[in-house]
Amino acid sequence: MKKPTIKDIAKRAKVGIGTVSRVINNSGYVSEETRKRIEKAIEELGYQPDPTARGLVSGLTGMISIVVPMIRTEFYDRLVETIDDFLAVNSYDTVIFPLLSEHRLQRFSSKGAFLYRTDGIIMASMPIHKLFDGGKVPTDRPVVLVDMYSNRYDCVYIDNVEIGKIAADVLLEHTSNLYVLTFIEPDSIFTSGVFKKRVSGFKNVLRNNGIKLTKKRIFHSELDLHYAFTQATQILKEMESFPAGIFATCDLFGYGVILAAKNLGIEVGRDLFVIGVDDQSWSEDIGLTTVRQPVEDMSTTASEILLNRITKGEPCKKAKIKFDPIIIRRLSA
Amino acid sequence: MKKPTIKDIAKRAKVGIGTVSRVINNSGYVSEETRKRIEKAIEELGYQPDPTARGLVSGLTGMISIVVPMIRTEFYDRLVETIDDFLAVNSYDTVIFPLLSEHRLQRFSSKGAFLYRTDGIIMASMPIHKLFDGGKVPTDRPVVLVDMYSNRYDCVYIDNVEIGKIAADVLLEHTSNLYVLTFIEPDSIFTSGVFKKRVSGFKNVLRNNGIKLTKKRIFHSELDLHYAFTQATQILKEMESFPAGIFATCDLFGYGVILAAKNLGIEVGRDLFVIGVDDQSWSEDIGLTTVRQPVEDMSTTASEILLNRITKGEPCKKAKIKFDPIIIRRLSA
DNA sequence: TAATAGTATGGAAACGATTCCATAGGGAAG
DNA sequence: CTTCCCTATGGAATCGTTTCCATACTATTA
Repeated sequence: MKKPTIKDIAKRAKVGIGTVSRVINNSGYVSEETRKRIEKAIEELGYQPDPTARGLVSGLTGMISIVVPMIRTEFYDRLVETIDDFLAVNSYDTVIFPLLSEHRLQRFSSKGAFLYRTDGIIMASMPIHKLFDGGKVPTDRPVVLVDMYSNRYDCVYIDNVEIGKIAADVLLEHTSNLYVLTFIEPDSIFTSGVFKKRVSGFKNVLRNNGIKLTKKRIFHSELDLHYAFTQATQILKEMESFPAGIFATCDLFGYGVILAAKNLGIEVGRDLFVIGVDDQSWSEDIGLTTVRQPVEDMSTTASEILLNRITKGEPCKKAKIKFDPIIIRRLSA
Repeated sequence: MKKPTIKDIAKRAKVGIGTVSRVINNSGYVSEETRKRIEKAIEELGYQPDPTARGLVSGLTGMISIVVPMIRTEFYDRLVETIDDFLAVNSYDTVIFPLLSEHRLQRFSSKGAFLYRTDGIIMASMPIHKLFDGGKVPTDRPVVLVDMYSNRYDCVYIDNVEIGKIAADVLLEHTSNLYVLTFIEPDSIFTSGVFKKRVSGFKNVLRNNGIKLTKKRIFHSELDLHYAFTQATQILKEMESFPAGIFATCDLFGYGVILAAKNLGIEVGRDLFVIGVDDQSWSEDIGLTTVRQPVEDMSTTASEILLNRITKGEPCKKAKIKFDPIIIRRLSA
């Protein structure tokens, strides 16, 4: 038995298809009596309008794409979940496109790509000027950027330089004997430069305070707790004096530092001050002071902007919304 | 200027729409000359067939859903990437549905849910008998299960009891002084029971060897390196004698054990033997012996089965394909 | 009473493809 | 020369909706 169509409903309720459509979409005039009869028929046959047919008429799909560089970090997990929840409330379905690896990029470069079949696109952390010809996403649909600045598109972002500045301010309250543990992003088209920016903001503040951060005080790690732990141990062993402070450019590194300190019997919060970035779910447990990015707020705002673009068209100029990072003070600094 | 349709192409190439359709789909008879003219028109107008309209006629979408409980673990990352790549080769687009949290489940329970709009569904690690009324996924589309057994659906799985057995066999080569570090899954509808099964397989082998694993030798941790490290330290401190072996029911816990051992100056591979489960990307670096699940093979097989169902209909009986876990020997055991 | 406005309904047209049937020319076979 | 098959093409019908126009009834107003 095939799925019932609007005609089946019309026949069963002894009305025209127009009337049924009016009931389904709650538009136009329908008498109470007729509405009841139609609703009953819909119920009985278990009718559900075919979204494909709807899409053909309206040109809309009721779907929105989220493009993220990867899916296995907490940052993107929170981002996706927030957007998904927000859009679900507005009866949109969310489709996630993780880039994952570079070879997948080609699928995003054609105008016909599946990604662009949706009513709108949210792109997170994507350096679009590097990824697309002429810095233009190949679609006419509205595009909103999260965690990335652009003067061409609506965007919602935070300034990573600012994050470094805040970290420096906090650590300077304790000591001017400072170190950095950061990550060197491999130079690919995905490179967003966030780590560099965080460090540069940090350096700026130090310079303004007459402190020079020598290269010897900047350490590097891979994005892996094991490496971070090893590198942190290295830093701690080379330290000339205490108290000291370490700016870990992400919480994972901060975790590594704390583990290494514990391992060497150095007391965090007295001899050693550490500050991370991100505020991961476990950061509180380990007492890590951190600079938090308001992911949820950014995500919600981006979703709102996108919905406006979709429903209201393109009247006003592109939004550029900057969010401020928030310092979360805990034991470590 | 609006998107060109098949009629625009027909007009420009001075042919009928039927001929254009034949060229696009490479079906039926078209003279070489006409084909060239049509292809030129398509090129010039940048025409691309509207998938919505196609879908209306064919009833197909060219999309396949993957449902995963979460997206931030390496296991699901690998699973999704493998399936996505495989299906892309077969010109299907993949749509990812992360369940993420329980409140989202309701979106999966209605037959009209977006998830079921696709040509087929792959569900990973979902205990469908608990999640859906009558243990039936509310759709008529083909469904294939990965990492979960079911007698109702095609499924591709591994036996987690087997994993525990293998771990026991390997550790027993070194010592019969054994411990377990595992996770207690919170009792929700998502509970898959994999950890329990792994431990039970482990216990079975010990019992057959006349060894009783007392409750005192089973430790629990949260799915977090920090907890694992703490718990592992606890185990190591309580140990009565060496050498000893620890079955960590996931690599993360194995990592915690190795870190704790290093921290206490216990030599892994001589005084302490550790075996994990999963073979994460970093497991090799830390020298962790582990039981690997053939995620990539399972994913590919599941995709193949699904494509067969979609194209060939439902003639044969449901596939039940069991994969074997593989022991990866490294330094730690 | 006639004109007007509001309410209620039916169904053709449109959306953009695929599929199928009708038609026609050309060459081979009888 | 006729018949038949193969190649080639055009376009109506179809998929399941929404939208819009035509129509009709009822109640209100002039």
